[in-house]
Amino acid sequence: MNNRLYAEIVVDNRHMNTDVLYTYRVPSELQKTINTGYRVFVPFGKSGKLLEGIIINIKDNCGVDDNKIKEIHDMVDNDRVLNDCQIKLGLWMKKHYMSKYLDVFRTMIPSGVKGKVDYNLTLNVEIDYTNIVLSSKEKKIIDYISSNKTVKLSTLKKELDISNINPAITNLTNNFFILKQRIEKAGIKKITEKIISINTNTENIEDVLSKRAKRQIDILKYLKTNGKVRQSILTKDLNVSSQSIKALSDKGLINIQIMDITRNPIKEDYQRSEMLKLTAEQRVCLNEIKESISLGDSQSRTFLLHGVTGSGKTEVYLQLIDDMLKAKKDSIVLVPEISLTPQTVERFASRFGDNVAVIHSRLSQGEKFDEWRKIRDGKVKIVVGARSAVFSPFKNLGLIIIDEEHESTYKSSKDPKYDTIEVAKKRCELEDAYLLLGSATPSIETYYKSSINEIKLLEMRKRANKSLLPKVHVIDMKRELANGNKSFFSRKLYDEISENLKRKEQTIIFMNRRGFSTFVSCRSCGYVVKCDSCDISMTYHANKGMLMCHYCGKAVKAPRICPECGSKYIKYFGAGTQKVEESIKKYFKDARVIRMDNDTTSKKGSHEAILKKVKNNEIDILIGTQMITKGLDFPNVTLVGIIAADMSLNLPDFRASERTFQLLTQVSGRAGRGTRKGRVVLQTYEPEHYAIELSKEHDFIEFYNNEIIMRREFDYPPFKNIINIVLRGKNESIVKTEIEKFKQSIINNINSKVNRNRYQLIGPITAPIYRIKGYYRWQLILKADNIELDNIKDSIYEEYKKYIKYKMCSEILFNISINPYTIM
DNA sequence: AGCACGCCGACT
DNA sequence: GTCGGCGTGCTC
Repeated sequence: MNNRLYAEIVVDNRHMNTDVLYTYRVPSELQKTINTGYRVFVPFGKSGKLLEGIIINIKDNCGVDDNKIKEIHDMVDNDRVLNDCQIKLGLWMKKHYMSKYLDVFRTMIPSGVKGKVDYNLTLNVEIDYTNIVLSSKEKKIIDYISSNKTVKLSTLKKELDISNINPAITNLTNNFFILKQRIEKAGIKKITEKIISINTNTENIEDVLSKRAKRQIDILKYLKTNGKVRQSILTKDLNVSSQSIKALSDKGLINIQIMDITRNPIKEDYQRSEMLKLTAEQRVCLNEIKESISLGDSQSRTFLLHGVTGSGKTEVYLQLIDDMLKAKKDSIVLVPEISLTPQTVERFASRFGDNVAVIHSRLSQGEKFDEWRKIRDGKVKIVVGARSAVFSPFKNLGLIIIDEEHESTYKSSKDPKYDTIEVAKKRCELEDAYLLLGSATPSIETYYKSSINEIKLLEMRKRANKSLLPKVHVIDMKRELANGNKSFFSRKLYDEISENLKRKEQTIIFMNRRGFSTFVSCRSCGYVVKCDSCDISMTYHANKGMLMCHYCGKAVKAPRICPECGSKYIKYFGAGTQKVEESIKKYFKDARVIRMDNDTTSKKGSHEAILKKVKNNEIDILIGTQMITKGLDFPNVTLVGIIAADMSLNLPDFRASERTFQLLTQVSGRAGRGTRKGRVVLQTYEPEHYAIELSKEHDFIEFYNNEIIMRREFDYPPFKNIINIVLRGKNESIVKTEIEKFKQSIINNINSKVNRNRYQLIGPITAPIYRIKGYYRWQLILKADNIELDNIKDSIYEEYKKYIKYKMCSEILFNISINPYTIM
């Protein structure tokens, strides 16, 4: 008797109640081929409707009541979509980020690789419909089909909108009144092309063809000298039609092969670049990493390369990847989405050519699919990509590099809300690979880990081309106001811009828009209202005239006069890039000015076009937001002006200082990258704030030392984990009562597992962005150390599942995240 | 979520 | 009587 096989399957049904592995019997004809990571069609639910599923586990005992079990219907495709390591990683992610199986595995597979099962319905021509008795539902169905000839089952259901329609359809198909045929999945198509080759040894081509077949003779001659050719190239080169080719093929004089071709998003043929000579610092760092890797040191798998802007981190990456290639290992390079420009890709493609695949959100589905296949099938060894490229299905991974590791894009805001660094670390553990994080301004969490030797720290303090870091002038805008200057620009910045225009050097004006508007500050003394128990700026609620703390819920009345200096210039903040552009144009009439922000770059390619103009010196002054902070390397930019440097300092978020410091350091780094020394004019209302003062000195370490004290004091990461639970709904009183109930239920659950002083639960309080699209948002904030974190997460997830099950509540939506980048 | 089942009122 | 509306609970 042959053993029965069972498969545990994630079914494509994205609901909390179906977020379990379902067991199916493997039919005997599939037992040989089937494996984990394959997609299959399975009957699901009472109707036995076919759904897509992914096999997660295979076992030979069933473990479930055997007569409940159904059989796998069919395989979806011939290749695995997930390998074993990915499945392991996914299972870890599900637990770690409290997300659904389906969400986790779907993020690993390119979006084009999924589709719903559907059917074509037609009438049976052999039936005389006038003679049969039909129910009213059945009649409607028949009428609809007959007026449309063929109808997709899904469109029929949508168009007719008859409740409980399925029994009627089943009845009709069982009696062959209508015919049902499954549609092959209309997913991403592979592109194929015909490859033409010659199939005759004749010396004299003219002998085998009529003299009138001039085109055909041309083709054969061409093939004789060029060998195998793509049909598209052949028709273009010789200007012949496919008719001539067909004629030749009919005569048996040529062969036509169909070949799969893959789309290639790396359009340009880059000139090959050679390895650069390393500076002493680069060499030390590179060697240290290489040494750990060659020792197979599994204790220190993670490195932090902390190098100032322009210190040449990329060259270290390139040479490490080269080493990996020599060892026949694959490498993944992760870059923030906005830095994934053609210039970035070029740096890798010019060194490693065809070995590089690129993955980012602007690729078409087809391109993404093809890049993914290239990786899975081992056709490339290097991937350069945004966040999700961490899941690249390499089989022999050696190295993951995360550049600009402090960037917020590495935290996913969609389910699963994963942290790319954590996922990469886990993946390296599972696949015996190494992780390299790089940044000029590492995140506090990462740097802390290096201070306790969880991560190996490597430092580069000098710029690779020996240019100096720019000189930063901090301008106190309070004093400017006191001196009667009410404009955006300080005297100093105005003078420096004029100077730069005279010298024909370029200027970047950076407008810090992050954290616009909602905090209250005094323009006379710089005082910002903060919560005294959270050290977080309070948020202004215009409708109530109140200031609120979104960490603890405390509310105070908005002051009319500044409690610090008594001035009446206390109000909330606001300005925009257009305003800045207008006044620049007013003051500097002859300057060539361009603005780069969300408004001016929404069109595809406009981003590149603007940068090109700057590069070609067609622009004197570039005004921009966050967008211009990263990676721009223009040697003729010698001046950077920063308007409202402290705006992001006052976000209601414990990472506000960190973000501001990072931002200022990155922007300043744009100045003076060529031979001339750069200048930065940094305008602020809080010149004494440590994030401002220390960015002036380019002193990350001192900033860290300040910041880490605050983090410890107020129980923020890296000392405590934060779990943020946001409930939202259209009816605020329901949201309020439900979040209170939910709070009680998680407290009860947690306390049954964990000592109640091991965690801290704050709330319910309103979220900083209190209302989005008509949804009122309330939140709970839970702080816990690592020791009981897993237990606490389990409790929350259990209660969440229970809540969804029993409440049938479509009125309340949940959002749960672990250590989010921001709590808004 | 989807879907079927089952219990009720409305209507041929 | 039966058709269709909506509440309830399950899905390997």
